[in-house]
Amino acid sequence: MQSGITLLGYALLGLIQQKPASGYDLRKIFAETPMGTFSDSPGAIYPALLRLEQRKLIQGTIEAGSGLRQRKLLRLTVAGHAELKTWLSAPITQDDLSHRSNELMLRFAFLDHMLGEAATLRFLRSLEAELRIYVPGLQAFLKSHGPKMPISGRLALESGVLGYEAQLRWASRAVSVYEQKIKAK
Amino acid sequence: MQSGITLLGYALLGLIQQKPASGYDLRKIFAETPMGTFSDSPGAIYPALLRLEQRKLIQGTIEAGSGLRQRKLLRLTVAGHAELKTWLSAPITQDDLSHRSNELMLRFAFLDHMLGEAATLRFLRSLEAELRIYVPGLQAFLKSHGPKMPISGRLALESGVLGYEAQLRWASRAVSVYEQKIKAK
DNA sequence: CGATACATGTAAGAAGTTACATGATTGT
DNA sequence: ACAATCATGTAACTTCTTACATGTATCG
Repeated sequence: MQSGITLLGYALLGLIQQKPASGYDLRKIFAETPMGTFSDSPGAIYPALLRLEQRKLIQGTIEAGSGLRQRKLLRLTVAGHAELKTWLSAPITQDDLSHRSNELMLRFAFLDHMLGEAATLRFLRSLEAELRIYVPGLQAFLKSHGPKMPISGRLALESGVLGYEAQLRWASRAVSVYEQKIKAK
Repeated sequence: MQSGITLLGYALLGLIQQKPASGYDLRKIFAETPMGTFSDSPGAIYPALLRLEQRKLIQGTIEAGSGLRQRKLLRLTVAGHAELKTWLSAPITQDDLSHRSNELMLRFAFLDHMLGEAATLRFLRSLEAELRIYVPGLQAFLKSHGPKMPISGRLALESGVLGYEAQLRWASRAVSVYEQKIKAK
């Protein structure tokens, strides 16, 4: 993360971009949806929002609302938009696959709304291509190291491989969904 | 983690239990195997080992070896064994499934060697049972919220659901592998 | 009137990241 | 001689966790 923004930061940025929100709104999203394994604790979210505000990636305006307690509605700044776009546009690496697959899915979830269908399709094709390199590597590791591993270790590894295989099938299907969508126009 | 031991700590404990090892050995395991998404940085591992040693869960003996630089071989203490066993024996919760599935797989990988096949089978059956509750919940969420979600958000969620479905199929198969193993005796 | 949901934050401490420091041994 | 591998650690910084603090509005 050479930009100095954590994954939580990008998650917040992406959600705010989809729809301006308060810290409380964002907390609820993390608490109530099965997506993302982000913390819903105020001790993580409010400081993260403060950092984004200090970097001028988001800006809060206090809603003079319906008499409720003050509520700060957060919006992306121009710089925030740019930062999010840069993050979404980064090429997919093997290292992303092995260590940051949740980050990849988070990027995907925001891509369509932010950069459009063509960019999303490019992302999915690239993801599929990288998985087609990565998965056989895992399978080969399993084949060569498996026999000398204890059975439970081998099974645990197999579980991981099956997960990536499922992701590959998903990516292929998602590619065709987007191809259809684009062709339909 | 009310025991005050992090997941990295348990990973180290489990690996040391399988085979006494040095910090360097452990680093290499994290760096070279696709299992576990643990840091291979000395700045994470050595302090973690120090904490385990301070809690008297592991004990290091300097190997008067082949002339190489001093190498501290780490072994579990009796208390370390007990701690690992407690961790491995904890019941599986829905929260484990949604927020700590990597911890569950790590536990599984160590279970057989530490507690034997019968305990491993119990774990797998429990995992399968919890997944049979969890997966339909995810599917229901997808069905009810999916239609009002943007396509990419829905697909991202589907990817997660597919991953859990794959894990459920894996768990069922692993159960039968262990049933066979036990019956064969 | 009490519980719950709304709403935003802070403080202390634990743990991880990155980068640096140190030094021995082995192979070329 | 030099690079790579073995081997263990520390320091500064960032971030997250847990727990606390504070206060309003609504519902039964």
